Amino acid sequence: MTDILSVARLAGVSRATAARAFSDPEKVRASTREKIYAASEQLGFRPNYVARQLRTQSTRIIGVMLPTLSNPVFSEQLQAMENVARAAGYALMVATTDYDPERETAVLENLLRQRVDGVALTVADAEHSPCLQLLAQEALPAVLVHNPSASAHFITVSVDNQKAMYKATRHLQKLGHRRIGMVAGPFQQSDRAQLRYQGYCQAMQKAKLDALPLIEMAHHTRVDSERLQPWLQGDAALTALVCSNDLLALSAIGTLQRLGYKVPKHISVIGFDGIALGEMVSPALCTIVQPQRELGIAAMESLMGLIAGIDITSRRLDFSLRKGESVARPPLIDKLPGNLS
Amino acid sequence: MTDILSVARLAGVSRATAARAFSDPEKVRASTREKIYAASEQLGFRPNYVARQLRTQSTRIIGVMLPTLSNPVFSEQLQAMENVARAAGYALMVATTDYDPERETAVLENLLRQRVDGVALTVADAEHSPCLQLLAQEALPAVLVHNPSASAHFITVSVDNQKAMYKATRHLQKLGHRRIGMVAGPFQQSDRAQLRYQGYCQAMQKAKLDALPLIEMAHHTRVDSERLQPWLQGDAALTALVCSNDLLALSAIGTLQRLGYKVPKHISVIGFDGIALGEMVSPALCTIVQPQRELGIAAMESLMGLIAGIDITSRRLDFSLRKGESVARPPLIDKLPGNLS
DNA sequence: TTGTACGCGTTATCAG
DNA sequence: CTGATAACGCGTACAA
Repeated sequence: MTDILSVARLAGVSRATAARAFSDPEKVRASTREKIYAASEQLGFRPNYVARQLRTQSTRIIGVMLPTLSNPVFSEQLQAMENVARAAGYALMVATTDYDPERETAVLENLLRQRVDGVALTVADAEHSPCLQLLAQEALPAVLVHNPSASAHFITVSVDNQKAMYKATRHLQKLGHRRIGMVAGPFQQSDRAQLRYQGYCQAMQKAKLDALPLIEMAHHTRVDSERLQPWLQGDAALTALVCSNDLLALSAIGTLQRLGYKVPKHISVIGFDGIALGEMVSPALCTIVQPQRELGIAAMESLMGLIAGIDITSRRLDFSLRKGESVARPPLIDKLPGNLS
Repeated sequence: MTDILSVARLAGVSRATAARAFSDPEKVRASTREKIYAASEQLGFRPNYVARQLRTQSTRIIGVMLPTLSNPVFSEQLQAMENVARAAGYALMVATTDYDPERETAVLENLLRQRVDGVALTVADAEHSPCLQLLAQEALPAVLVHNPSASAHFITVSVDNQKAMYKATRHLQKLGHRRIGMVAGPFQQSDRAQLRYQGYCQAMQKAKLDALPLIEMAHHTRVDSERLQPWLQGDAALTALVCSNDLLALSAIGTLQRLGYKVPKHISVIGFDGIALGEMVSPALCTIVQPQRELGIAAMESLMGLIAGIDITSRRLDFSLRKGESVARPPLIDKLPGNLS
């Protein structure tokens, strides 16, 4: 591939002038600029960003680290981030971790070696993440997405997971549900799942109900029929399920229907995230809606602010409860508990 | 950030030796190697990939260009690609185009400037893609994913879209359906949608039935109720719908149910892609299953082969029909047409 | 406005 | 086994 020197020669100018024509066009007379562009065209010259990056000590690349792209929450967020990054002239380097702390550090290390200008990342568990300790030692602009801002060192963009799940659970209680269970994926792995469980517990306590142990699935996004069934039988059968994410909730609804339960007639199901698909299926999923695209946009804008040296603070975005069609009053005449506000 | 020269100085060796200790450890005596590692540790040295890239003329970065990440088909594929790339020591630079040809060329141009070692891309329409013309002029290793290999210049990894949709439509016909419609997103944009429509037409013709005009939606993944309704009424009301992708199919099912139609009792729906969610919902989606992860894996492996200089040919992967629960015999006593094999 | 000259951090080629 | 040195392609003081 031709380099800028050949272009300069063909245009009959010095290397410096040719370089300027690309990096700082104002600084060169229009007529010579045209000659340079023509020569460049003719030779099929294309600026070498690697060389530029080395010289300017800035890559205009942003590193993005995510648990997985198989969950629409993250791929939507990535899509939003990509849009604003590209519009601002940044490229994205993307890597996934599958909630594995070791992979998190490996990925981050790689991003650092690539000399990305900043990173936007979602870690499995911000409290015990070796990767964040690594990051804390570096001066690299960074924004955590989704993770609670427990570690006050980092800029975070998130919603209040605990409060959101509290609200979801209260919603069920107000409809008369008393035996409400929560299902989640591998629990210890995700700090968000933990916060959501706390929100659930808090709501149960508020209503003077027993917070049940978490119904833990092997997979983050799929319900195992066998693990669910015990909770559906007998006197203490659940009348409602809160799920730690929408994919789990949709999977739960499908599983329940296949087991012969009608949703929401026999059992109510509520999700968390607000993925687009939840609205399209029937029954439409009742869920906590996180502003996924806004999260991505806000994260990218904060990050670009940091890179520009602007003072940035953590942001907490609003969530909402979408009613959908997967929730109704409990089936049996379940006398309302005294203590509902 | 410290560079390798400082490490060398601290270790009391030359820059060359220090560099060797990292790139080719065998070539340096164990004792001095240890001194170098110690110095490196102490200074917090981290290899600068940008400099390495400039020197070696190889970035070990692969560019990935996709229409969107909002469709699980692409995000799953990306996830698979990321896994194999990372395992092989490649990083991924990702950009989306939203089916816009101009954005396609802009994105590709940027990837070229970044000097990626290869690209894996899915374009909206391979036949009329300025971006592919651009690519054809470069010597860059490239693999097209999903796109038909019409342009024989390129290595392609795909399934036979036409044949797949033919099979889906025949499946409906064999169950007794005669009035079958096909719904798709913005049609001209996607070469795959066009091939799928051809498959549908071919199947209708084979059964001596009228191929109906495409029912075109404004969005690639969402059904507009108003555009659908005219096809559901009167004597010629459709008894089955084939959809150009799964999101559209799920959306169609939701819409139909909300309009009071039962799926599959009143109307059958069949999708295309085989996204995971299709299996989880109820009724489970009947669909053509593309091996999404395999597509991603095969594409990446082919690309890495190309980069390594190995001879690679296009690959066509197998699809299958998943029966699901969203398809049944047509509701009315619809006399079977004579001509079903 | 244009040209000269240096450096960004590595790796590769040669000698020693 | 180790060291000196020249690239890689570009941006930018500084001088003209």
